[in-house]
Amino acid sequence: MKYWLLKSEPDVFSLEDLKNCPNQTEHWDGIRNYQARNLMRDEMQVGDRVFFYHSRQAEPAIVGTAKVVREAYPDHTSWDPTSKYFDEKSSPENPRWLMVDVQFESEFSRPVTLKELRSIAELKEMFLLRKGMRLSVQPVTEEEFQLILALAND
DNA sequence: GCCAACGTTGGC
DNA sequence: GCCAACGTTGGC
Repeated sequence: MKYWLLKSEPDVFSLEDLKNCPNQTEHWDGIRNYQARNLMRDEMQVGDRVFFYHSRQAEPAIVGTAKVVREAYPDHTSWDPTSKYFDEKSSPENPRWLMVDVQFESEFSRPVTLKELRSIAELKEMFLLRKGMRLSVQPVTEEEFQLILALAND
């Protein structure tokens, strides 16, 4: 099993929104970065666990967990001209972008903020904390995942 | 809202 | 195939 961190702007799509989806499941559309796409395509598997991260808010934070419930498949918003994620080079015959389905798993009793993560020596190497790291789909090690889960459940 | 850091595009 | 210009991300 692998572990991941998915970023989302809560104004656009929050953990609460995921929780309120039918079956508490939604497709993770709109990924338009090759590295992120390749991680979804090549590495993500059903059953993998995911941190749900809220970016671009006053206190960016991990707010809960989800799990992967469907492996990568074509992102239909990429050939929808009305979508803000439209890409004219993508089509149903030749899809350029992919998405996975994720299902709500848990909401932390408190958000674990970026600031707090930075203060923890064991997380120094965490992808999220590296300078200039903007990937919206990131691998997380099992150690990091368990450590942060424990923090959240204090 | 600013802007540094990064990824992509396209002219050459 | 280089790299300047441009667009986007995301912390602050």
